[in-house]
Amino acid sequence: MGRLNKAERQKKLQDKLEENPFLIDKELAEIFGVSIQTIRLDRMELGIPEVRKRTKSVAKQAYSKVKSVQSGEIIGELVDIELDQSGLSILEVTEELCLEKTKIVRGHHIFAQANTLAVAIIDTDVALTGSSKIRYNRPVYIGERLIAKAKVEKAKKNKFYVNVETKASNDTVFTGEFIIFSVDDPDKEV
Amino acid sequence: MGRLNKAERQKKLQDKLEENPFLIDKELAEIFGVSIQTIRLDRMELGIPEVRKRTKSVAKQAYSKVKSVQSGEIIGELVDIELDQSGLSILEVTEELCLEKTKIVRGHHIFAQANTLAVAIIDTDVALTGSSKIRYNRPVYIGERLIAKAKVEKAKKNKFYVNVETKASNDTVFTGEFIIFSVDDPDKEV
DNA sequence: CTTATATTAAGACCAGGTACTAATTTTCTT
DNA sequence: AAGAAAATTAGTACCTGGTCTTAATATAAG
Repeated sequence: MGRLNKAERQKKLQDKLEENPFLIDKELAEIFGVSIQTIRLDRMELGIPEVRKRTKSVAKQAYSKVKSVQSGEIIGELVDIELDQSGLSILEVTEELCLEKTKIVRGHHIFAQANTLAVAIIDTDVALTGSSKIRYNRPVYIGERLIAKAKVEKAKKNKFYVNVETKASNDTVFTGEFIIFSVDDPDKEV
Repeated sequence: MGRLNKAERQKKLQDKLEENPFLIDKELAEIFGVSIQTIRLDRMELGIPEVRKRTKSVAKQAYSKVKSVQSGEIIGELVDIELDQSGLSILEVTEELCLEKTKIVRGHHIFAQANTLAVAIIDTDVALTGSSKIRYNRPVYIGERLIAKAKVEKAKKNKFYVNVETKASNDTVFTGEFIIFSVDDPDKEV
């Protein structure tokens, strides 16, 4: 890397650390062919913390993100549920849910919200989606808020017919008819 | 926390660190009412590294996990694609994809794999799912390998009819008919 | 040539450890 | 109860990857 001036170096330094936050000052110094002190001055001026703080912050952020994917936060917040009858779920559209370039939400996230909601309103330990018929009406963009409303239309024994309608900015963007089977937990004595 | 014996303490130490890997030895010592040295001996015996290494490993793992969620790895690995014709995607079922108690994969993950595959085989910058008809045949359990096969049935202008069949252990567990719209990137000059 | 800016150096200090030695306390066994 | 074994605590030297401060150079600009 040919010797750069301060402004260029600091710009590249930021890029470099964004791409790999685990680099220590010594490594950065070698990359840019300057002394450790210079790197430290650069970090100061740019307000970039030391490697251990960067690592910790990555860990904490990513940790909670992964947890949120697992716990289902990323597939909508259940704001209102009447078991075996109806439910409401809200999902804020953030970058993570989008195709990179387009700012358009990936279809399966809209589906996931609806599916999760449909399953959640069925009052049983395990609810399985049997089949569903779905339709997307228009793309949903980053920053919109997806509001999914679910209603149980019919219920036959352990078979529930749930309709979900998802709106964004007052438009219906998704509709789905889910058939859900309730399977009571065999471990649980009745 | 009443004074525990070594075995109990070490057990709880592991739990504690699993739940919060960012605790330093001093904090652990206070939690268990023992000296720092004891905590360090415990960590040694249990093969638990120091807080900075733990943090880094959490950061790296979670980092790649988050990236994989975003990049689509978690919704299946595309192993073979013939653009505008067919494709194959493999998804190993891990705990993250399951309902906690049951070891059954959540429906929307199976859908996500199929949806992603269907979109991927369409040769365009942006492909949007218009609608789909899907069916789940049996639950899928942790440890199984989901193999999704997609085939373009019809193609009319920017409208593609894609069928996806997903198998696990030789059973067809999911079928879906997707209608996908291709939308060429307006930024891209033709 | 002189001044301002940028870079490098040097030293004291810090957190959160490792690695090792040794003393002290508790528990078990005979 | 005495002695051995196991568990706990203490203390010291050293490590990494820094911070914070002071000071000496190098380079560029007026």
